Amino acid sequence: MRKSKSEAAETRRHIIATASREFRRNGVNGTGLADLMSAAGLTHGGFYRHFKNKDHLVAEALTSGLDSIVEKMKAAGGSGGVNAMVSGYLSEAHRDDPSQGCPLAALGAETARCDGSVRDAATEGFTKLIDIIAGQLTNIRPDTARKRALVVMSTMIGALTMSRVVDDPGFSDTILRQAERHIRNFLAGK
Amino acid sequence: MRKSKSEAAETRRHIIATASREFRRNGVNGTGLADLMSAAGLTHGGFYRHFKNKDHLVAEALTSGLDSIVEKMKAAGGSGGVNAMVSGYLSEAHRDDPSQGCPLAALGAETARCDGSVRDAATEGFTKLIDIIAGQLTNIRPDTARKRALVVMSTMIGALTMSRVVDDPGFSDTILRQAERHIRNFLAGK
DNA sequence: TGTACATCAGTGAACGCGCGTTCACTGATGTAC
DNA sequence: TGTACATCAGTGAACGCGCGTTCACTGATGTAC
Repeated sequence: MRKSKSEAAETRRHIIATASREFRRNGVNGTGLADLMSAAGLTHGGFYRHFKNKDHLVAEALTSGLDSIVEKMKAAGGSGGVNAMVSGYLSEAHRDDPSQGCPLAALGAETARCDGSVRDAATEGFTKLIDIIAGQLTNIRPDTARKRALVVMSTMIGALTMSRVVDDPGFSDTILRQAERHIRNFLAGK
Repeated sequence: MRKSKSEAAETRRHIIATASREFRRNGVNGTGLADLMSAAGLTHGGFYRHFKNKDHLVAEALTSGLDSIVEKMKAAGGSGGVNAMVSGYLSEAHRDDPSQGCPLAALGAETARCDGSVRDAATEGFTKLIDIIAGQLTNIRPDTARKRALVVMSTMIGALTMSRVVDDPGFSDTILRQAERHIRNFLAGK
Protein backbone atom coordinates (compact mmCIF):
# COMPACT_ATOMS: atom_id res chain seq x y z
CA MET A 1 0.00 0.00 0.00
CA ARG A 2 2.90 2.33 -0.56
CA LYS A 3 1.85 5.87 -1.55
CA SER A 4 3.55 8.14 -4.06
CA LYS A 5 6.00 10.77 -2.89
CA SER A 6 3.55 13.59 -3.37
CA GLU A 7 0.81 11.68 -1.57
CA ALA A 8 3.18 11.01 1.33
CA ALA A 9 4.11 14.69 1.50
CA GLU A 10 0.42 15.54 1.53
CA THR A 11 -0.18 13.05 4.35
CA ARG A 12 2.63 14.61 6.33
CA ARG A 13 1.14 18.09 5.90
CA HIS A 14 -2.25 16.72 6.87
CA ILE A 15 -0.90 15.16 10.08
CA ILE A 16 0.78 18.44 11.03
CA ALA A 17 -2.40 20.44 10.37
CA THR A 18 -4.50 17.99 12.39
CA ALA A 19 -1.97 17.95 15.24
CA SER A 20 -1.82 21.71 15.28
CA ARG A 21 -5.59 21.85 15.74
CA GLU A 22 -5.75 19.08 18.33
CA PHE A 23 -2.85 20.43 20.38
CA ARG A 24 -4.49 23.84 20.56
CA ARG A 25 -7.81 22.27 21.50
CA ASN A 26 -6.63 19.75 24.12
CA GLY A 27 -3.05 20.69 24.90
CA VAL A 28 0.02 18.72 23.87
CA ASN A 29 -0.10 16.40 26.87
CA GLY A 30 -3.83 16.02 26.39
CA THR A 31 -3.52 14.75 22.82
CA GLY A 32 -2.47 11.12 22.29
CA LEU A 33 -0.83 10.01 19.07
CA ALA A 34 -3.43 7.31 18.44
CA ASP A 35 -6.30 9.80 18.77
CA LEU A 36 -4.38 12.27 16.67
CA MET A 37 -3.69 9.87 13.81
CA SER A 38 -7.25 8.65 13.93
CA ALA A 39 -8.47 12.27 13.71
CA ALA A 40 -6.29 12.55 10.61
CA GLY A 41 -7.96 9.44 9.17
CA LEU A 42 -4.90 7.20 9.60
CA THR A 43 -3.73 4.43 11.91
CA HIS A 44 -1.19 5.26 14.58
CA GLY A 45 1.54 2.90 13.36
CA GLY A 46 2.30 5.06 10.33
CA PHE A 47 3.23 8.03 12.46
CA TYR A 48 6.92 7.15 12.59
CA ARG A 49 7.25 7.12 8.80
CA HIS A 50 6.83 10.90 9.03
CA PHE A 51 8.24 12.01 12.39
CA LYS A 52 11.10 10.86 14.60
CA ASN A 53 8.91 11.19 17.70
CA LYS A 54 6.10 13.23 19.23
CA ASP A 55 8.36 16.15 20.19
CA HIS A 56 9.37 16.67 16.57
CA LEU A 57 5.72 16.85 15.57
CA VAL A 58 5.01 19.35 18.35
CA ALA A 59 7.62 21.76 17.00
CA GLU A 60 6.28 21.46 13.44
CA ALA A 61 2.66 21.78 14.52
CA LEU A 62 3.47 24.85 16.57
CA THR A 63 5.26 26.46 13.62
CA SER A 64 2.34 25.62 11.36
CA GLY A 65 -0.23 27.08 13.78
CA LEU A 66 1.81 30.22 14.26
CA ASP A 67 2.22 30.64 10.51
CA SER A 68 -1.51 30.56 10.00
CA ILE A 69 -2.06 33.19 12.71
CA VAL A 70 0.62 35.31 11.12
CA GLU A 71 -1.28 35.09 7.84
CA LYS A 72 -4.56 36.02 9.50
CA MET A 73 -2.96 39.00 11.18
CA LYS A 74 -1.43 40.17 7.92
CA ALA A 75 -4.81 39.88 6.22
CA ALA A 76 -6.57 41.81 9.01
CA GLY A 77 -3.84 44.46 8.97
CA GLY A 78 -4.02 44.83 5.22
CA SER A 79 -7.73 45.62 5.23
CA GLY A 80 -8.24 47.33 8.59
CA GLY A 81 -4.84 48.29 9.99
CA VAL A 82 -3.68 47.58 13.49
CA ASN A 83 -7.12 48.06 15.02
CA ALA A 84 -8.49 45.22 12.92
CA MET A 85 -5.62 42.99 14.04
CA VAL A 86 -6.33 43.74 17.67
CA SER A 87 -10.09 43.35 17.49
CA GLY A 88 -9.71 40.13 15.53
CA TYR A 89 -7.28 38.70 18.08
CA LEU A 90 -9.49 39.78 20.98
CA SER A 91 -12.74 38.65 19.33
CA GLU A 92 -15.21 36.26 20.90
CA ALA A 93 -14.81 34.02 17.86
CA HIS A 94 -11.10 33.69 18.58
CA ARG A 95 -11.77 33.01 22.26
CA ASP A 96 -14.38 30.38 21.46
CA ASP A 97 -12.31 28.43 18.95
CA PRO A 98 -8.79 27.89 20.27
CA SER A 99 -8.21 25.13 17.70
CA GLN A 100 -7.97 27.68 14.88
CA GLY A 101 -6.43 30.41 17.00
CA CYS A 102 -3.14 31.64 18.35
CA PRO A 103 -0.98 28.79 19.70
CA LEU A 104 0.76 31.15 22.12
CA ALA A 105 -2.50 31.74 23.98
CA ALA A 106 -3.60 28.10 23.73
CA LEU A 107 -0.27 26.50 24.63
CA GLY A 108 1.83 29.27 26.15
CA ALA A 109 2.69 27.88 29.56
CA GLU A 110 2.92 24.34 28.23
CA THR A 111 5.33 25.47 25.52
CA ALA A 112 7.56 27.05 28.17
CA ARG A 113 8.13 23.56 29.60
CA CYS A 114 9.08 22.03 26.23
CA ASP A 115 12.57 21.56 24.88
CA GLY A 116 14.62 23.83 22.64
CA SER A 117 13.12 23.24 19.22
CA VAL A 118 9.59 23.89 20.46
CA ARG A 119 10.58 27.06 22.28
CA ASP A 120 12.53 28.17 19.22
CA ALA A 121 9.42 27.78 17.10
CA ALA A 122 7.35 29.72 19.63
CA THR A 123 9.94 32.49 19.86
CA GLU A 124 10.10 32.83 16.11
CA GLY A 125 6.32 33.01 15.79
CA PHE A 126 6.08 35.54 18.59
CA THR A 127 8.75 37.67 16.92
CA LYS A 128 6.90 37.54 13.59
CA LEU A 129 3.67 38.66 15.23
CA ILE A 130 5.46 41.55 16.91
CA ASP A 131 7.03 42.57 13.62
CA ILE A 132 3.68 42.56 11.84
CA ILE A 133 2.11 44.78 14.46
CA ALA A 134 5.15 47.05 14.56
CA GLY A 135 4.99 47.31 10.78
CA GLN A 136 1.58 48.97 11.12
CA LEU A 137 2.88 51.66 13.47
CA THR A 138 4.37 53.84 10.81
CA ASN A 139 4.21 57.19 12.57
CA ILE A 140 6.77 56.34 15.26
CA ARG A 141 10.40 55.22 15.23
CA PRO A 142 10.83 51.52 14.32
CA ASP A 143 12.47 50.54 17.62
CA THR A 144 9.72 52.28 19.59
CA ALA A 145 7.15 50.57 17.40
CA ARG A 146 8.63 47.18 18.19
CA LYS A 147 8.58 47.85 21.92
CA ARG A 148 4.95 48.88 21.73
CA ALA A 149 4.09 45.88 19.59
CA LEU A 150 5.74 43.64 22.17
CA VAL A 151 3.54 45.04 24.93
CA VAL A 152 0.46 44.80 22.72
CA MET A 153 1.11 41.12 21.96
CA SER A 154 1.72 40.33 25.65
CA THR A 155 -1.49 42.05 26.64
CA MET A 156 -3.51 40.28 23.95
CA ILE A 157 -2.10 36.86 24.87
CA GLY A 158 -2.80 37.41 28.58
CA ALA A 159 -6.29 38.76 27.98
CA LEU A 160 -7.28 36.00 25.56
CA THR A 161 -5.95 33.33 27.91
CA MET A 162 -7.82 34.76 30.89
CA SER A 163 -11.01 35.21 28.86
CA ARG A 164 -10.88 31.44 28.31
CA VAL A 165 -10.09 30.62 31.93
CA VAL A 166 -12.88 32.67 33.49
CA ASP A 167 -16.21 30.85 33.66
CA ASP A 168 -18.51 33.89 33.84
CA PRO A 169 -19.37 34.82 30.22
CA GLY A 170 -19.96 38.49 31.05
CA PHE A 171 -16.64 38.76 32.85
CA SER A 172 -14.95 36.99 29.94
CA ASP A 173 -16.36 39.53 27.49
CA THR A 174 -15.26 42.38 29.74
CA ILE A 175 -11.68 41.11 29.74
CA LEU A 176 -11.60 41.16 25.94
CA ARG A 177 -13.31 44.52 25.58
CA GLN A 178 -11.19 46.30 28.18
CA ALA A 179 -7.98 44.93 26.71
CA GLU A 180 -9.06 46.01 23.24
CA ARG A 181 -10.01 49.49 24.42
CA HIS A 182 -6.76 49.87 26.29
CA ILE A 183 -4.61 48.82 23.34
CA ARG A 184 -6.53 51.08 20.99
CA ASN A 185 -5.93 54.08 23.28
CA PHE A 186 -2.31 53.12 23.82
CA LEU A 187 -1.58 52.89 20.12
CA ALA A 188 -3.47 56.13 19.45
CA GLY A 189 -1.03 57.73 21.88
CA LYS A 190 -3.65 58.70 24.44
CA MET B 1 -0.58 3.60 61.88
CA ARG B 2 -3.58 5.86 62.20
CA LYS B 3 -2.65 9.53 62.70
CA SER B 4 -4.42 12.02 64.95
CA LYS B 5 -6.98 14.38 63.47
CA SER B 6 -4.62 17.34 63.62
CA GLU B 7 -1.81 15.32 62.05
CA ALA B 8 -4.15 14.22 59.25
CA ALA B 9 -5.23 17.82 58.66
CA GLU B 10 -1.57 18.81 58.52
CA THR B 11 -0.87 16.01 56.01
CA ARG B 12 -3.73 17.24 53.87
CA ARG B 13 -2.40 20.78 53.89
CA HIS B 14 1.06 19.45 53.08
CA ILE B 15 -0.23 17.47 50.08
CA ILE B 16 -2.03 20.55 48.76
CA ALA B 17 1.05 22.73 49.19
CA THR B 18 3.26 20.16 47.45
CA ALA B 19 0.74 19.69 44.64
CA SER B 20 0.44 23.43 44.18
CA ARG B 21 4.19 23.66 43.70
CA GLU B 22 4.48 20.61 41.42
CA PHE B 23 1.53 21.59 39.24
CA ARG B 24 3.04 25.03 38.67
CA ARG B 25 6.42 23.50 37.91
CA ASN B 26 5.36 20.65 35.59
CA GLY B 27 1.75 21.34 34.71
CA VAL B 28 -1.26 19.39 35.95
CA ASN B 29 -1.03 16.75 33.24
CA GLY B 30 2.71 16.55 33.78
CA THR B 31 2.43 15.70 37.46
CA GLY B 32 1.54 12.12 38.40
CA LEU B 33 -0.08 11.32 41.73
CA ALA B 34 2.63 8.81 42.67
CA ASP B 35 5.40 11.35 42.06
CA LEU B 36 3.39 13.98 43.85
CA MET B 37 2.78 11.91 46.98
CA SER B 38 6.38 10.81 47.00
CA ALA B 39 7.47 14.48 46.80
CA ALA B 40 5.27 15.03 49.85
CA GLY B 41 7.05 12.17 51.64
CA LEU B 42 4.08 9.79 51.46
CA THR B 43 3.00 6.72 49.49
CA HIS B 44 0.45 7.13 46.75
CA GLY B 45 -2.20 4.84 48.26
CA GLY B 46 -3.02 7.31 51.01
CA PHE B 47 -4.06 9.97 48.53
CA TYR B 48 -7.71 8.94 48.52
CA ARG B 49 -8.07 9.35 52.29
CA HIS B 50 -7.79 13.07 51.62
CA PHE B 51 -9.22 13.72 48.16
CA LYS B 52 -12.02 12.23 46.10
CA ASN B 53 -9.84 12.26 42.99
CA LYS B 54 -7.12 14.22 41.21
CA ASP B 55 -9.49 16.92 39.93
CA HIS B 56 -10.53 17.82 43.47
CA LEU B 57 -6.90 18.25 44.44
CA VAL B 58 -6.28 20.43 41.39
CA ALA B 59 -8.99 22.87 42.45
CA GLU B 60 -7.66 23.03 46.02
CA ALA B 61 -4.04 23.38 44.91
CA LEU B 62 -4.98 26.15 42.52
CA THR B 63 -6.83 28.02 45.27
CA SER B 64 -3.89 27.57 47.61
CA GLY B 65 -1.39 28.84 45.05
CA LEU B 66 -3.56 31.81 44.22
CA ASP B 67 -4.00 32.64 47.91
CA SER B 68 -0.26 32.78 48.41
CA ILE B 69 0.17 35.09 45.43
CA VAL B 70 -2.60 37.28 46.77
CA GLU B 71 -0.69 37.51 50.05
CA LYS B 72 2.56 38.38 48.28
CA MET B 73 0.81 41.07 46.27
CA LYS B 74 -0.77 42.54 49.39
CA ALA B 75 2.62 42.59 51.10
CA ALA B 76 4.30 44.26 48.12
CA GLY B 77 1.46 46.78 47.85
CA GLY B 78 1.62 47.58 51.56
CA SER B 79 5.28 48.52 51.43
CA GLY B 80 5.73 49.83 47.90
CA GLY B 81 2.31 50.50 46.41
CA VAL B 82 1.17 49.37 43.01
CA ASN B 83 4.59 49.82 41.43
CA ALA B 84 6.09 47.28 43.84
CA MET B 85 3.29 44.83 42.98
CA VAL B 86 3.99 45.19 39.28
CA SER B 87 7.78 44.99 39.49
CA GLY B 88 7.52 41.98 41.81
CA TYR B 89 5.17 40.18 39.44
CA LEU B 90 7.34 41.02 36.43
CA SER B 91 10.62 40.23 38.20
CA GLU B 92 13.20 37.77 36.89
CA ALA B 93 12.89 35.88 40.17
CA HIS B 94 9.19 35.31 39.48
CA ARG B 95 9.90 34.24 35.92
CA ASP B 96 12.63 31.84 37.00
CA ASP B 97 10.64 30.09 39.73
CA PRO B 98 7.14 29.25 38.50
CA SER B 99 6.68 26.77 41.36
CA GLN B 100 6.33 29.63 43.85
CA GLY B 101 4.68 32.02 41.45
CA CYS B 102 1.33 32.96 39.97
CA PRO B 103 -0.70 29.90 38.96
CA LEU B 104 -2.53 31.89 36.29
CA ALA B 105 0.71 32.40 34.38
CA ALA B 106 1.97 28.86 35.04
CA LEU B 107 -1.29 27.03 34.33
CA GLY B 108 -3.50 29.53 32.50
CA ALA B 109 -4.30 27.73 29.28
CA GLU B 110 -4.38 24.34 31.00
CA THR B 111 -6.85 25.68 33.57
CA ALA B 112 -9.13 26.85 30.77
CA ARG B 113 -9.54 23.19 29.74
CA CYS B 114 -10.43 22.03 33.26
CA ASP B 115 -13.91 21.54 34.66
CA GLY B 116 -16.07 23.97 36.64
CA SER B 117 -14.56 23.85 40.10
CA VAL B 118 -11.04 24.49 38.79
CA ARG B 119 -12.17 27.38 36.62
CA ASP B 120 -14.18 28.75 39.54
CA ALA B 121 -11.06 28.74 41.69
CA ALA B 122 -9.06 30.46 38.96
CA THR B 123 -11.78 33.07 38.41
CA GLU B 124 -11.96 33.84 42.12
CA GLY B 125 -8.19 34.21 42.42
CA PHE B 126 -8.05 36.40 39.33
CA THR B 127 -10.81 38.61 40.77
CA LYS B 128 -8.97 38.94 44.08
CA LEU B 129 -5.78 39.99 42.33
CA ILE B 130 -7.69 42.58 40.32
CA ASP B 131 -9.32 43.91 43.49
CA ILE B 132 -5.98 44.24 45.25
CA ILE B 133 -4.50 46.22 42.39
CA ALA B 134 -7.63 48.32 42.04
CA GLY B 135 -7.49 49.01 45.78
CA GLN B 136 -4.16 50.77 45.24
CA LEU B 137 -5.57 53.11 42.60
CA THR B 138 -7.17 55.54 45.01
CA ASN B 139 -7.13 58.65 42.88
CA ILE B 140 -9.64 57.40 40.32
CA ARG B 141 -13.21 56.13 40.48
CA PRO B 142 -13.50 52.54 41.78
CA ASP B 143 -15.08 51.13 38.62
CA THR B 144 -12.40 52.75 36.47
CA ALA B 145 -9.76 51.41 38.84
CA ARG B 146 -11.11 47.89 38.42
CA LYS B 147 -11.08 48.14 34.65
CA ARG B 148 -7.49 49.34 34.70
CA ALA B 149 -6.50 46.64 37.17
CA LEU B 150 -8.05 44.04 34.85
CA VAL B 151 -5.91 45.23 31.96
CA VAL B 152 -2.82 45.37 34.18
CA MET B 153 -3.31 41.77 35.33
CA SER B 154 -3.89 40.55 31.76
CA THR B 155 -0.75 42.29 30.58
CA MET B 156 1.34 40.91 33.44
CA ILE B 157 0.10 37.35 32.91
CA GLY B 158 0.77 37.52 29.17
CA ALA B 159 4.19 39.09 29.60
CA LEU B 160 5.30 36.65 32.31
CA THR B 161 4.08 33.68 30.27
CA MET B 162 5.90 34.84 27.16
CA SER B 163 9.07 35.66 29.11
CA ARG B 164 9.10 31.98 30.07
CA VAL B 165 8.36 30.72 26.57
CA VAL B 166 11.05 32.70 24.80
CA ASP B 167 14.47 31.02 24.82
CA ASP B 168 16.63 34.11 24.30
CA PRO B 169 17.45 35.49 27.79
CA GLY B 170 17.87 39.04 26.54
CA PHE B 171 14.55 38.97 24.74
CA SER B 172 12.92 37.48 27.84
CA ASP B 173 14.23 40.35 29.98
CA THR B 174 13.00 42.87 27.43
CA ILE B 175 9.48 41.45 27.57
CA LEU B 176 9.38 41.91 31.34
CA ARG B 177 10.97 45.37 31.32
CA GLN B 178 8.76 46.76 28.54
CA ALA B 179 5.61 45.42 30.18
CA GLU B 180 6.63 46.93 33.51
CA ARG B 181 7.43 50.28 31.94
CA HIS B 182 4.18 50.32 30.04
CA ILE B 183 2.06 49.52 33.10
CA ARG B 184 3.88 52.11 35.16
CA ASN B 185 3.15 54.78 32.56
CA PHE B 186 -0.42 53.63 32.15
CA LEU B 187 -1.15 53.80 35.86
CA ALA B 188 0.60 57.14 36.15
CA GLY B 189 -1.91 58.38 33.57
CA LYS B 190 0.67 59.16 30.89
C1' DT C 1 9.23 0.07 -23.22
C1' DG C 2 9.11 -4.05 -20.34
C1' DT C 3 10.66 -6.75 -16.57
C1' DA C 4 12.64 -7.74 -11.97
C1' DC C 5 13.63 -6.06 -7.73
C1' DA C 6 14.17 -2.70 -3.93
C1' DT C 7 11.88 0.74 -1.41
C1' DC C 8 8.78 2.40 1.74
C1' DA C 9 3.76 4.53 3.14
C1' DG C 10 0.51 2.77 5.75
C1' DT C 11 -1.63 -1.26 8.69
C1' DG C 12 -2.56 -3.38 12.98
C1' DA C 13 -0.78 -6.19 16.74
C1' DA C 14 2.30 -5.92 20.40
C1' DC C 15 5.89 -3.85 23.70
C1' DG C 16 6.87 -1.87 28.37
C1' DC C 17 5.54 1.81 31.18
C1' DG C 18 3.28 5.09 34.10
C1' DC C 19 -1.13 6.72 34.82
C1' DG C 20 -5.40 7.23 38.16
C1' DT C 21 -7.70 4.39 41.13
C1' DT C 22 -8.88 0.37 44.32
C1' DC C 23 -8.14 -2.66 48.04
C1' DA C 24 -6.69 -5.67 51.97
C1' DC C 25 -4.07 -4.71 55.64
C1' DT C 26 -1.69 -2.45 59.95
C1' DG C 27 -1.83 -0.33 64.12
C1' DA C 28 -2.39 4.05 66.54
C1' DT C 29 -6.31 7.14 67.61
C1' DG C 30 -10.86 8.03 69.11
C1' DT C 31 -14.98 6.56 71.65
C1' DA C 32 -18.41 4.15 74.47
C1' DC C 33 -19.21 2.15 78.83
C1' DT D 1 -9.81 6.34 84.95
C1' DG D 2 -9.51 1.81 82.64
C1' DT D 3 -10.95 -1.39 79.20
C1' DA D 4 -12.87 -3.06 74.79
C1' DC D 5 -13.93 -1.99 70.35
C1' DA D 6 -14.62 0.85 66.17
C1' DT D 7 -12.45 4.03 63.23
C1' DC D 8 -9.43 5.41 59.86
C1' DA D 9 -4.49 7.57 58.21
C1' DG D 10 -1.17 5.65 55.81
C1' DT D 11 1.13 1.38 53.35
C1' DG D 12 2.15 -1.20 49.34
C1' DA D 13 0.49 -4.50 45.96
C1' DA D 14 -2.59 -4.76 42.29
C1' DC D 15 -6.25 -3.25 38.76
C1' DG D 16 -7.29 -1.84 33.89
C1' DC D 17 -6.10 1.52 30.67
C1' DG D 18 -3.97 4.55 27.40
C1' DC D 19 0.38 6.29 26.44
C1' DG D 20 4.63 6.57 23.08
C1' DT D 21 7.06 3.49 20.44
C1' DT D 22 8.39 -0.81 17.75
C1' DC D 23 7.78 -4.29 14.44
C1' DA D 24 6.43 -7.79 10.89
C1' DC D 25 3.77 -7.37 7.13
C1' DT D 26 1.33 -5.70 2.63
C1' DG D 27 1.40 -4.11 -1.76
C1' DA D 28 1.84 -0.02 -4.69
C1' DT D 29 5.67 3.02 -6.13
C1' DG D 30 10.18 3.88 -7.72
C1' DT D 31 14.36 2.29 -10.04
C1' DA D 32 17.90 -0.37 -12.53
C1' DC D 33 18.75 -2.88 -16.59
